[in-house]
Parts: sequence; structure tokens; C-alpha cells
Amino acid sequence: MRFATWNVNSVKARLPRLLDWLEKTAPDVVCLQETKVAADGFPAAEVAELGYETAAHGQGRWNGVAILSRVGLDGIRRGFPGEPGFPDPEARAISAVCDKITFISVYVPNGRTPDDPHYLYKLEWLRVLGLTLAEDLAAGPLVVAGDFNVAPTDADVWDPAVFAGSTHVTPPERAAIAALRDLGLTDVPARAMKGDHPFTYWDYRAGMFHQNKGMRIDHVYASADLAAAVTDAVVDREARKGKGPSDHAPVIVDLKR
DNA sequence: ATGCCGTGTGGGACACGA
Repeated sequence: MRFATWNVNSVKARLPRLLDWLEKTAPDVVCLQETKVAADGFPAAEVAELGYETAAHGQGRWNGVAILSRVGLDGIRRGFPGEPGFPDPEARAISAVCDKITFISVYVPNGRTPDDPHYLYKLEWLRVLGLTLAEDLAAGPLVVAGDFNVAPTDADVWDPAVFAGSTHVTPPERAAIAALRDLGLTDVPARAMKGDHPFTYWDYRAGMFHQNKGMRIDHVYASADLAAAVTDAVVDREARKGKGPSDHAPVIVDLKR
């Protein structure tokens, strides 16, 4: 099985590239984030032509997540119980069972700055997500993938000094991610196609991608059984190249299964 | 990064992103 996660930064703006990438990459399951479209506006017919069913959770111009699958798509759950909002819940999580694996696609709140109310919202959102993940882990194989908006270590940003005092690197954020790992989830390490750091995000501005000044903020967490079955995982930096890319690259994972 | 680019909304300037 091959699955992937990708923050596409608007599925409508990215549709031609998404379709090309699906054909070339041929994943069985894809977790998408920042689709920026209401569920009924998702281009489900277009991806269906490539053999994919769609489960989408959207709210319009902001956020939005989805799961595409060509190996079944059952038990769709939008959001999760007790999901915090700002103040109302946003479209940041969707789960479905594909080929007997529960997949959850997440778009964790950005946090903005450590003194912003959105920062506490981010921490609380991750804490409550953990409650659902603990239940899902007890039920069977689990993959949680998406844009976590946290760089777990200093090696996950291009220059730790630049990020001092910023969101994405603070100890409470890193602790929130560690708490998810402590539930029994493994951070699946992805290879970088180029360079030493498997960054998944590069700002659009100032040639950051070409200088490889990025961040590793898109992660794949898997239950132990699935983590042990991983045969390869890679950041597809090719998808960040060329005209009209997302500012995030996909992470592609192969499972012996 | 003191938002230098990109997207959505709406039909221009602004909100948001990490």
C-alpha cells in the first residue's frame, strides 16, 4: 500500500497539479489539507475519474481537509468529539477507514504567535485530538497524517535562531506532539530527496525553496504495527517545483501490506 | 518575516499563512 499526505494550499488552485501527481504517484490513500473549499465544492468528480473516492470536510475559504482513497472509504468522521473551536469548530480533521486502516487527515491550527489566543487554541486542539487518537489506537491500525504546524526538533527548521520566540518550535508545542507519540504513535521518518533535512514546507518568498530554507511540519504518525511495515517514506520535493506549486511538499509512505 | 508570495473573496484591499 502507498499513502500520502499533502497540504495543497487550495485544492481548486492546485487541481491540475493534484491530478497529475495522483497519476504519477498512484497512492492508494491521500490525506489533504488546506483544501480551502466547502465539502460540496470539492472536485470529487475529477479525482473519481482517476479511481478515487472522496471524503471532504470544508468550510469555504479557510482550512478544509479531505481523504481520497481507491481502496475503500468507510466510517467517515468529520472533526472529532469535543473538538475545540475559535470559538466554533473549524474544518481541520477528517477520518475514514481505508483497507482496514483508520486514516485521520489533520490541519493543526497555526497558532500565529505565542501570545495570541490562537496559540492556546492550538495546544488545546492537539490535547483533545489525543483523546480521540487514544480511542482509535485501541481499535486497530491507525495513521494520523497532515500539517501539524510544529517542528519537533531544531533540526526541523532551516535556522533555529530565526525561529527563536516564534510558534512551531516552542516547548509546549513540542510537548503536545510528544504527548501524541506517547500514546503509541511513531513519527514515520521520511527521506529528503535532496539535502540532509526532510523539510516539507518552504515559504513562497525570497527563493526559500531554492535555498532549501524550509521546515518539517507535515508529519505521518502511525501505530506500531504499521510503522513496522513501512518500507519507504520520502518527501516529494519534485511536487514543490515548477509553476504554481503548493508551498508544502507531499510525504509519500510505502507499506508492506 | 518588520509578510519579500500566494490564495480567496469580490471586483479592491485585506485576512491569513509559518
